[in-house]
Amino acid sequence: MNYKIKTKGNDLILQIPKTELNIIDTLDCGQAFRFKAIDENEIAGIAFNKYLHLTQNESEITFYNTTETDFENIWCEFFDLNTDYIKLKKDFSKDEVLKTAIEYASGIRILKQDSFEILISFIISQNNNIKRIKTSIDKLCKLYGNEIATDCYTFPTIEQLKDIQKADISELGLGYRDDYIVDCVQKLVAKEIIIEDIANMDLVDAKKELLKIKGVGPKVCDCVLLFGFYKTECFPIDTWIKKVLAEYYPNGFPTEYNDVSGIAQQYLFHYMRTKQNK
DNA sequence: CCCCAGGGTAGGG
DNA sequence: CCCTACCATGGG
Repeated sequence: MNYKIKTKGNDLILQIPKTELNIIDTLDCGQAFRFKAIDENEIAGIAFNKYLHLTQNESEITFYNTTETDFENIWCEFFDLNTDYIKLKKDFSKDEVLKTAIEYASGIRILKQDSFEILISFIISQNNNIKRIKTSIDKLCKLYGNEIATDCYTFPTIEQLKDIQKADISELGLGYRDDYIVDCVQKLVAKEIIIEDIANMDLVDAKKELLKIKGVGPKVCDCVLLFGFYKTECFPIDTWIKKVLAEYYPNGFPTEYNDVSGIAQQYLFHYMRTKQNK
C-alpha cells in the first residue's frame, strides 16, 4: 500500500487523492448496495459486519471510529489499495472511450466484497434497478441481520438465512426472485456448493458451480466472480454495457485488456448509466 | 396507459 | 445451437 495513514482521536485518516479513490463514485456506482451518500463528500454504510462512515476532501479520506487494525485487516483490501490504479488507468486510456469514462469518474475502484453478500445481492439485481435492489437488500438485512448500531444491520450469514421459505421473504418485494434466493440458500446449506471453494477454482469450474443456482446466468455469474471473488477478467454484460458495446465498440471490446476487463467495465458502466444527469 | 431496470428460465424450433 | 414469451415489482 503506497498511501500514508495517521490517526486522529478515534478516527483514521488516509492520505489519498480523490482522483484515485472517490468514496461516493466507488461506493455508489452499482457494485455495492449498502452505502448511502449523505452529501457530496460524505457517505456511510455497512460492509464486513462493520459500520463505516467516511468523509473526503481532495487529498484525504477520514474513516470515523476506525482503528489501524481494522483499516489494515479490512478496509485496505476492501478498497483494493494494493492495486496500482494509476498504471491501470494509464493503460486503459490508450482507448478513447475508456479515457472519456475514466476522466468522467477517475476515482472508481473495484471493491473486494464478501462473496455470499454479493451472490445474494446480484441474484436480486436481475432485471431490476439499483434503487429497488437497495431497498430489498435493506429489508433483508433488517429481517435477518444483526443490529450493530441504531437501525444499522449486518448482511445476514448463510446460517441466519438457512430456514427461509418463499413466504418469509415476500415482504422484500423481490417478485419472482423469491424462488432464486431460496434455491441459492438451500444449495449452500446442503453444501451442494461450497462458496469458499470457488475462490480457488479456475474460471471454468467456478462458473459451472455458480450456474447451478437458479437465477444465476452468465451475467450474474460474472458479477459474482468480479465483485465477490475479484476475478478481474470477468466482464459482466448488462443492459448498460450492451449499449456501450453497441454504441462504441461495434468491432468488440479490445482484447488487450482481457485480464482486467472487469475493472474497465465498471468505468464504462458508471459513465453510460449516469452521464446524462451530471 | 406505457417502458425500463446490473437477466434468467423454460419451451419450442 | 438459437429464439422468445414470460416472469413480479416499482420508478419514471
